[in-house]
Order: sequence, then C-alpha cells, then structure tokens
Amino acid sequence: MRVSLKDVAERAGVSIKTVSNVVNNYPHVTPAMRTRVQQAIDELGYRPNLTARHLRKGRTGIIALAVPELGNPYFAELAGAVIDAAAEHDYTVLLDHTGGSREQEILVCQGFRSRVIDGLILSPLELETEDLAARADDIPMVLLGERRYDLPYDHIAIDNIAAARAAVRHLLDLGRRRIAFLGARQDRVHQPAHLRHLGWQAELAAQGVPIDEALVVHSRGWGREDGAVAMAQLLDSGVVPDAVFAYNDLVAVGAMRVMYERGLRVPEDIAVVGFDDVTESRFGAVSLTTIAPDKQAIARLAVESLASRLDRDQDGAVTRTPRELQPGFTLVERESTLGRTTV
Amino acid sequence: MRVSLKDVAERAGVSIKTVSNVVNNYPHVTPAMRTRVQQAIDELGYRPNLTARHLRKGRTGIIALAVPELGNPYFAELAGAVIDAAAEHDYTVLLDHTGGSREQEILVCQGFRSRVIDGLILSPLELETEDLAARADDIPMVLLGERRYDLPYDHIAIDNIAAARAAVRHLLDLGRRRIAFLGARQDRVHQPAHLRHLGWQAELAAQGVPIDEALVVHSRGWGREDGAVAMAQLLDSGVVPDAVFAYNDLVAVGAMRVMYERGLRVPEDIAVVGFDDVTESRFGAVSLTTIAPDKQAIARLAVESLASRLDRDQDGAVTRTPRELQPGFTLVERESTLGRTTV
DNA sequence: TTGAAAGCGCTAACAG
DNA sequence: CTGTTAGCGCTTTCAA
Repeated sequence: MRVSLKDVAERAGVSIKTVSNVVNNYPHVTPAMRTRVQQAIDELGYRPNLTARHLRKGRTGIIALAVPELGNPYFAELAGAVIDAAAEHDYTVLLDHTGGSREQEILVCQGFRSRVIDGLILSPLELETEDLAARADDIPMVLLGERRYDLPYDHIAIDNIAAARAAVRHLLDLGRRRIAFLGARQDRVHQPAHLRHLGWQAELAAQGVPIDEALVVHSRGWGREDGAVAMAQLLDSGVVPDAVFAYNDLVAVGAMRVMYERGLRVPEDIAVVGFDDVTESRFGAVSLTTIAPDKQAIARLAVESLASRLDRDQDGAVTRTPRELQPGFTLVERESTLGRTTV
Repeated sequence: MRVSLKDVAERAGVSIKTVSNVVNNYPHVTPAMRTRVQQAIDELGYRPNLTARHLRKGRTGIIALAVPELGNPYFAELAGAVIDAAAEHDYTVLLDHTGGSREQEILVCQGFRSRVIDGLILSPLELETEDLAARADDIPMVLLGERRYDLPYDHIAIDNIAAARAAVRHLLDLGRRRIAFLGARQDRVHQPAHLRHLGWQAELAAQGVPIDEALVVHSRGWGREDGAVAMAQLLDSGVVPDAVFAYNDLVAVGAMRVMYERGLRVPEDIAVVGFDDVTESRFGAVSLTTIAPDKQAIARLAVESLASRLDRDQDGAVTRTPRELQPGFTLVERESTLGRTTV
C-alpha cells in the first residue's frame, strides 16, 4: 500500500496534523520537529495524495483547455502557451479537442469533466449562444477566440475586423485591387470567418474599391486542404485575383500550393496574406505575410482571468462582471507580399 | 453548496446507496425506484463528484502524456491521436510538454503529478537510463519514441534504423550518391538521431557507397530553424550533396527553405526525404517525401499498453514483463524525390 | 506549538 | 432489492 500521512505520523511518533503542517509548510513548527518529520517522510518516500487533498479543499488545481483541433498548429502553439501560463499559477492543464463539432463543444461546456477541473478555457467554433445559455455547469469558464456571445463570460479575442482590415489595407497599399477572401462561411453569423469577411468588405469599401463577391470563396473547414480546394475553385470559376487574403495561415498554405501547381507566382501574380502566424508560415518556398495575434498574451489573459475568478469564487466574493479582453496583433510582412507596386 | 448524493437521497426519500446504484447503473434496481431517483437527480441537477469517487476507488481515470514540444506538429498530431485513443478506454489525457529538457523529463517521470494520474506516457528526448532507474514513482509508465532503455517499461517505437535505411535506399534508387544527413547528434548514443544516422551509414555501406562524414551535419535541435542552419552550414562548407535525408520533416522544411533561397532546385539538384509525415509536408511548394510512422497505431498501442497494466495492477496480478512494441511505417513518395534517374 | 476528531462525497461490504 | 456503516487521505476547526 501507498504511504499516507498516518504512516509518516506513526513513524515520526507525532500526530497526523503535525505531519500535515510540515508538508504544507505551515510556519509555526519548531525546526527540530520539522526535521524529524521530514526524515520520516524521506525514509518512507511519502508523497501527498492530491486527490484526497482536492476532495477536502474542493478544488483540484486542474483547468481544462478545449480547442477545436490540435493538428492545427495555431491551437497547438496556443496550447503550449496556456500550459506554460497555467504552470505560473500552479495550475495543470487538461487538454481536450472538440474537432470543432458543436456536439463536442456542448459536451465540454456542459462540464462532462465536472468536479475534476476547477475551470475551463474553451475555444468554440460552432457553439451557439443558446447552447451556452443552457449551460448547467457552474464552474468558471472563459471563452477564447473570435466568436462573440452576449453572455456573462470573460472573452478573449483580438479585434478580428481590425486585423482583417489591416491585412486588406496592406494588400491595397501594394496596388492590388482584386483581393480574394478564402475561407468564408455564411451560415453562422458571429463566427470569426464572418468577422474577417466583414473586415475585408469594410476596408475595400473604405478605400473605394468595388466589392466583388465572386472573389469570396466559402469553405467548410479551415485546414490546408480546404485552402487548396477553395483556391482551385476560385481559379476554376475563371476569376483571377491579384491578391488573396486567407482566413488563416493553413488556408493560405493550401492556396499557395495550388498556385505553385498552376504556375502562378507569389507575390508577382498573386500576393498572399494569412492569419495566425504559425511557425510553418515562415518556412515555405515563399514565406507568408500574416496577421500575428499575440499568443502569449492570449494565453496569459485566459489563465489570469480564470485564476482571478477562481480565487474570488473561493472567497465567496461577488462574481465580477464579465470582461472583453483584447490582446494585440501585428502584421508581419514577409515574401508573399514583397515589393510595393505603388508609391 | 453543491448537491451531493445525500441531497438526492433525501429528496427522493431513499438511502444514499440507492442513489449511488442508480448513478452507477447498478443492474438490480427496480424501474420504479430508478425513475424516482432519476427525477430527484434531474430536479436537483446532481452531478457526481469525480474527485470523491476517485479517492474512494484509488484511481482517477486520468493519464498524462508528456511530449517534448507541442509546437512540433508531429507531437501535436500524436497528442490528438492519444487523446482519442484514451477516450476509447474512458481515460482523460493530461498533457505536459517538457521542452525536451532533461530536467523537465526527470520531473515528469519522477511523478510530480503523483496521485492525480493513473499512468504516464512519456516521450523522452534527453532522459538517461540512470534518471529512469532512479525513478521513485510507482505509477505505470510507457515510453514512446526512439530512445531505447534497458529498463522494465513497455516501449513503443518504430524501427528507426530500418526506416532510415528505407529512406536512404529510396534516394540511392534515384541514382543519388552524395546523400547528406541533417540533424545528427553525437553526444547521446541511444537517441533517435543516432539511430537514423546509423541507418544512413548502414544502407550506404550495404550498397557499397562510400561514406563521407562531411555530408553529416550535427545540430542542437530539430526544428525548422535548425534545419535551415544545418543546410546553410553544409553548403557554406563547400560540400554539395545531390540528396538530403533529414532527421525529420521540420528539418527538411528548413533545409528546403535554404535551398530555395540559394536557387537550388528540389528534386532536380537535391532530392529530399524527411521523417514523421506531418501534414504540412504535403503542402509545400515541393511536397515532401517522408517516412510516415503509423501515428494512430502508436497512440493506440500506448494507451492499450497502459490500460492493460492499470487493469492488472488493480487486480493485483503479477506485473507482466515489459514489451517492445513496434508499429509500422511507410515511405510516402512525393515531389521532393520525383523522377528516377536510373532504370 | 501540537493533538484529536470531524468530515469532504463517494463506494463497497455486509445486513436486512 | 435496498439500507447502514466504514473509511479512502487529507485539511481544518477546536482543544490542550
């Protein structure tokens, strides 16, 4: 059997409480007692049973992070950042991926991990307001990513419309006028794809460039394959853009692959801007210009937001009003938009 | 306060045990009783406290997966597969990344998650046999990846030497003779880098091709940047290979990036083979030929191996002898080695 | 400063 | 088929 507090107590000839005090670095313990207990701990190889501690304290020190897809490097990189940020607050991260399916997302936010995690960081894709409103689970949650819900949860996302506008503006500054948008979605209005689409429209409108919806390609997903399909579809339809703003880097990568296959040069024939700044976008044959959300900041804000809520809830203080946190982003210019053609 | 079994029992006017029976789908409960209890559960919104259940049962249903780096898509993709495989066995995955540092790896295998996880899947990079031998933690562990230790743990890895030989053979079949190996390591003998280096040597020797160690480039890490640095170093040293076998896809991607920059054509001037078959390798300007380890099989074997050990340990059965599990791999031919120059 | 005892929520014997 | 009870290992009053 594993060694428990009681075993240590017997060995050291003290009470269970004293051992507990030593383990928890309770200040008022005589040095002599401390060393004596410590010795027993070492001899027996005692390790505290966190499960028991958690049961007693009502918290586990574990937070969950649910992202759509770990195979998407953006989320993988973000997950890494969250794990690190959580460690700073002495939290451990339990990772879930939802596959971006609404059912899975509902499951997660309904708290099927209930009573094992203290809090949840959810990056939803398909989840609807009503799903969230129906949430029965009462553990604190913060929302990540671009979907916006009118519900009392902290929400962390960069300004997608502004970011999309910056991307499009950059392309316009290059002298491009027929700027395609790859990876739109029509069904769900509040999705990030929609916001980026809006940004695309807004910037074109602001600069007086005619909006041609034939330049917009919708897609089911946002992986490399989807980008390739979207680009092929655009070209096959006879539309020839002089620039592409992709929903994200993966879509851009897929699209560029199709351009290579068809002998289109980047950026000479078509300039490309992505979104996410995943590491791989720096290492293509043509490195990718992209919108770089501050992932560290996103992770840090998410964890801090959750941690503060956990601490407050513990103290029984009033739950504070939900916040909209907006980390920054930058436009990283690389080869895929090199060389201005206008003054 | 949260609602517990007791609350439900009171509400339904039954004993705590009956409620527990219903919750756990214990078969011998009258339907009438079941519905009555179920109603109370629904009304009160009862959710079982897993922590308490775990404390009682001595297991948590959580396994940890520790990989070097989530930013490396190979590990991200693998992690996704492990999460899925674990779900099949009703296990939840707690993810750690060690940054590939020995200290972190020691920490993980020493069980700093102790008493919260039932088992551990560790993919070590720098960990030494002595570190593992000194392991005090007694929770079951399986080792992933190419490092080999003579210790009683299940170990899952593809045959790296055979895989490397297959890669080199493919290049030789193309008529290439000056095949560089990028990403070697000299310090730690049992590392995968070493095994792949050995495979490279073995295949060259087997085919009677002279081994030129000037074609071997060592590197500190195995990311895209390291690949770029290694390739630049090779070319700067005046050595001109007609093929490159990279430690992994990321190194290959970085190397190819340098080739593009220097006007070297792939595969005409230099053919390239990678290792891992990460998704991104399919979408470069030149898609990458690579060794594809069966990630699903790796994940499945890891989880099954752990699960079987957990079940046995629970039954108090004899711990079975450790096994060497060897999932398969395939050589995926793509554009980076297109066009045979020999018959 | 340390000890005794209660109890977190649950499951598993054992009775009934 | 259902109820009673003990106890998983820990923290936390409350005494001493």
